[in-house]
Amino acid sequence: MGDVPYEELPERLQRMPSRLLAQTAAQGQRIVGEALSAHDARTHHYAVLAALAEFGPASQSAIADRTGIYRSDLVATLNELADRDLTRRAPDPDDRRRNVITLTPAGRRHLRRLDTTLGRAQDRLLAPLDDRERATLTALLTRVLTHHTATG
Amino acid sequence: MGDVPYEELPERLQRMPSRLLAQTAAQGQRIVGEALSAHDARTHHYAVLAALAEFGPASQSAIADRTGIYRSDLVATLNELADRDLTRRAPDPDDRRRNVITLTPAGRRHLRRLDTTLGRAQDRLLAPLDDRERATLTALLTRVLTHHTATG
DNA sequence: CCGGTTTCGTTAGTGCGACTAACGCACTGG
DNA sequence: CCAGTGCGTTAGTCGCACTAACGAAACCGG
Repeated sequence: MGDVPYEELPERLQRMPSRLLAQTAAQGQRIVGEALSAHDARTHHYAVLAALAEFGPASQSAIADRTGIYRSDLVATLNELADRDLTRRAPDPDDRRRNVITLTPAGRRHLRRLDTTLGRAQDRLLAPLDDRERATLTALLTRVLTHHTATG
Repeated sequence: MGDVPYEELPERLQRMPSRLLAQTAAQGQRIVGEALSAHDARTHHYAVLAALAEFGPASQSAIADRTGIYRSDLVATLNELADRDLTRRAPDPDDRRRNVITLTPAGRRHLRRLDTTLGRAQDRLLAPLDDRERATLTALLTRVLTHHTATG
């Protein structure tokens, strides 16, 4: 990423919200990516584990809906998680089209580890903001996001 | 992207700032990308044109610094712009390692067109926020970003 | 109960932006 | 004059978002 004093950036680029978002998100992705790579994990892994922990065993399409991960991308993610015994994939007896994905104990432990490293990563990302500012930032982002995901 | 009511997303994912940023940025990228594609342009094209308009002719590495685009990616972008006569690339007589990139009149016109469509795109992206909220959002993002680009 | 439609998991492939490695050429400073 | 550094370029990786198409299973209406 550019490593030049930010003040030198052109005005209109500097102001443009989509660009601001993209670059800030990139920083976040970088910081989070580095944190997760220490555990050989990626954001999709965390998202799936978190969804399973919160909602219990689920089909792949349910996980896709809950995480925003595409069904097609989920296949590989689930393969990787299953290879490491963090989740298990079993056919659903009630609907043989479905797989039931469950979190293993190891998966639950892994999730806890990721939770703490991710917490620290968020902290590094938002370092310059105090708690109130962080709250308003997430609130504003949430509003923008819900607007676009609800009224697609 | 997920098209399920956002309320169903797991708590920790829903709150996580890096994720919020990533998803909101993705929405922005989608909206902006669609707007730009009407002009066969991408964000890099706009960034380069805007930087040239604001700072005047510059070397590729100067443009890279000012836009945050990697030197390596800039090559292709500049090829595409030059193919369409929006910019011109000439060797710098003072330093034969350098190219001097200049904006053509057509490039300037193109930039104006992109400016207006991008303005509209930003508006769609931030639709749910009023002017004050938009200002605080960009201010917060800018602070986070400067923090990470200054103290790389 | 049969036929059409929908759902589910899967494969394959695209697009885009961020980022690295390596190289050759040109400039700069000791 | 040689070492190191800066510049543009090529090539390639990685991660995420997203589309298309398909077989198998389930569901539904006539």
